[in-house]
Amino acid sequence: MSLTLADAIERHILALLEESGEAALQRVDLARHYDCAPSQINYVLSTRFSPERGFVTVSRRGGGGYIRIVRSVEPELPQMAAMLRRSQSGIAEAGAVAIIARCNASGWLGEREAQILMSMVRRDVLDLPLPERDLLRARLLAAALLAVSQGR
Amino acid sequence: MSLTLADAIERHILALLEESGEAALQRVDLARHYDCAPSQINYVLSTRFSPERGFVTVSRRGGGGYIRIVRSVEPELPQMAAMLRRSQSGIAEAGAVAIIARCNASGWLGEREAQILMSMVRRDVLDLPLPERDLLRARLLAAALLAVSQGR
DNA sequence: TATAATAAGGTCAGGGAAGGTCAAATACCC
DNA sequence: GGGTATTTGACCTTCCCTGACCTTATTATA
Repeated sequence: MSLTLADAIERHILALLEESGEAALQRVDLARHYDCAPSQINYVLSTRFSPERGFVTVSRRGGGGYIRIVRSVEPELPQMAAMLRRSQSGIAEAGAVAIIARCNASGWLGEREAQILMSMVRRDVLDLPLPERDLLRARLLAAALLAVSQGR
Repeated sequence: MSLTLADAIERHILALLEESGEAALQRVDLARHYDCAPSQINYVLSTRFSPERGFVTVSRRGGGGYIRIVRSVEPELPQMAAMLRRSQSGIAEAGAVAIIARCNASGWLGEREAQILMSMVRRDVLDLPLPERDLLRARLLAAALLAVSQGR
């Protein structure tokens, strides 16, 4: 309902990715197809196909330019957990959300699991003064990722 | 008999829910229809369609924004979450483990989800002095259960 | 071989379109 | 009269979309 232009373009690109594992496109063509400004394509790419969401995009300008989008390689869970545990300054909420989303995108975490974790690392849930809060968040996330990686 | 505006809007939304199992609306439209301030809709949502009352609402801002209301699949979970949040003394590790196990047994939490939560509420992960540790554990568990109840 | 023209894609600020929050005012009910 | 419930309005945050301007690559031309 009330599909926005951005949503439509997102689906378009996702469909291309399903088909062949990669989406190759010309920015102007896609923009013309949806009758919008070319920069709209960039908006969709940066909001929906960011590295945090598990995508990598490469492009070239000039004559014969193009944009290519592929899914990025899965992160290694135990390594991420180890990194989090070593981190001296912990991790901010935005960073945690990015990691969780990333793990979800690559199949390590289910939709529900990701949803649960996101709700738990929130600022207002942890509710501690700042050096400790980020540290705690890192410990929590590390524990969760470790549990996931061992649970199979 | 005094049917307040809030009551009327509540019935309106309930009727939508009866019809199709979900109420999807635009806040401004509904407000215009009842000739009231848009924030009145939020008032109705927070007083009559809260998680404790067994409803889940999701919304999006910006162009193409919307509000969607559905009945919660597990009305018990928000109750437990509310209980935990109200608890003045928090919850000990053993208590949390018991709750998680029970949720797992009743099918509200999957095996993996239970494992993850257990690993997160551990004493050595939370690592805080004692009044705060139990309080934090309660907040974490409450957040998790609420997230589950809003599962998608 | 420089240089100019052309053909891409990139960036960023800004306007508009939603919904969210909160405190103050008002109305209702003992 | 006091307490609770309702209602509003001012202000905020998020999301979408565009247009002006910039950078880079290729191609044509002097």
